[in-house]
Amino acid sequence: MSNGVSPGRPGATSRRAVLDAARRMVESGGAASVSMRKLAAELGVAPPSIYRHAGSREQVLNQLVDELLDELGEIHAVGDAPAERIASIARTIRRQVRDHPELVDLAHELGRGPATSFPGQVALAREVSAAGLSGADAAHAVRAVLFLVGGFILLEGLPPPPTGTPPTQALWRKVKDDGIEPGLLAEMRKAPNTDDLFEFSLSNLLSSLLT
Amino acid sequence: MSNGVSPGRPGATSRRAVLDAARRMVESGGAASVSMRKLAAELGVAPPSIYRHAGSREQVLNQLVDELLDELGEIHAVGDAPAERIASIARTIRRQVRDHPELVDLAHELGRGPATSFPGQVALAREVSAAGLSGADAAHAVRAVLFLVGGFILLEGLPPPPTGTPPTQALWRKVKDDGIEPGLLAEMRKAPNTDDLFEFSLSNLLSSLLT
DNA sequence: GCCCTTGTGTAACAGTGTTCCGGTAATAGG
DNA sequence: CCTATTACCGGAACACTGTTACACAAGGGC
Repeated sequence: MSNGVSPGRPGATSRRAVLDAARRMVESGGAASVSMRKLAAELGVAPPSIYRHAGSREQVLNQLVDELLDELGEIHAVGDAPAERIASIARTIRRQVRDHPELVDLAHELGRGPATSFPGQVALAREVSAAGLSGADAAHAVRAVLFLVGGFILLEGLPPPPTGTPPTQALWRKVKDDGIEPGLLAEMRKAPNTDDLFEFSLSNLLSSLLT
Repeated sequence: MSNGVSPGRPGATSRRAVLDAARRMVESGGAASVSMRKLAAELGVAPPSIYRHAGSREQVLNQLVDELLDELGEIHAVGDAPAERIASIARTIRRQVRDHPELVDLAHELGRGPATSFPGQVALAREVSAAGLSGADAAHAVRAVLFLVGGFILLEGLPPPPTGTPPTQALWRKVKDDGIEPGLLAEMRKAPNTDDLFEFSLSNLLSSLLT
């Protein structure tokens, strides 16, 4: 052929249709529920067609991650004080991935968890610079916040323990108050309010980082 | 039978042999590399025998986790000042799971990541009590430290990104210094020293928590 | 000696990701 | 208008996975 346009049949399947179907499956049943055969069945197509249009399973999921990351939106710091502006970015990162639980599933299965938060890293670096920090200290501050946020994301997003293994709070019920303050013990036996805990941890870390 | 001892053949397989073989496989190739057929082949036995002696794959791995947790050893705080004692526990938790990378693999695949750190939680609660904190504030402090340590463990233990996707530092190379301090930018382009970063994050968090 | 519990292996079922290969249909060139 | 190229598609197969039903062999208790 002279030009590069398609000579053959237009094609019933397309990369878009594959990604849309994969997205629906991920949103409903998690990343593990996406199988090539089920994906093909959803499209009314035989499995090999997917490979022609969107590549292997790993490639399909990676393209889906890229798409979801594009849709995540930009991160803008709000507030006046440096600490508040940094905290607002940390909250936005946490909220963004919290609103898209399928993303953390996907990113984890594909082994590209850290890179997911890259736009947040840049925004964080900007605000840390504006706060007056510089050099290695500033980098440590950026990463300390990132690791804290990452810990919350990964530990919060963890699926609940399978039926049979008790949750952590149940284990605390058997602990004797052997040097542990009773009020603390009572508190550890309840499920934590992760929103409050996040704000608490973040403000404590930041207040020390910025002095 | 009158007593509970085995009436049948002594049996070439045993629960111990299964767990030992599973342990070797996990240590060499990770949790995902443990398949019932390979496990059976390693023991010179047919797959169904494993089910009789050690149960399903999930049960085998859970028993292995229990065994590894028992061997982890107790956690003792060292140091004089409260902050130093708390920090020593955080370091011990991180070091323990760092010395056993197979454990984080296993615990994650089995969905019982948080419960893994339970002995550390208790030790942490004791030292936070000794530091004078009590009630909800103390619980927040314990959990803030736990989430930070958990973030380091999970983010550090993550397998390197698959060939093809660049690491996070490479992404920083394309960032313009748009409001980011040059020294910070240069630092973000290098791989972080996670040991230093852990100490930095921990001491900052603790100094604020204990005032 | 018989029975019965226990251990074992073979085969199978229902899945998974992936690839090979033959057939089909539509378009480009003559 | 006819042919050849070319992309597309689907059935079947390969090599795996966890799990289970079933038949067979071997030892201890009576």
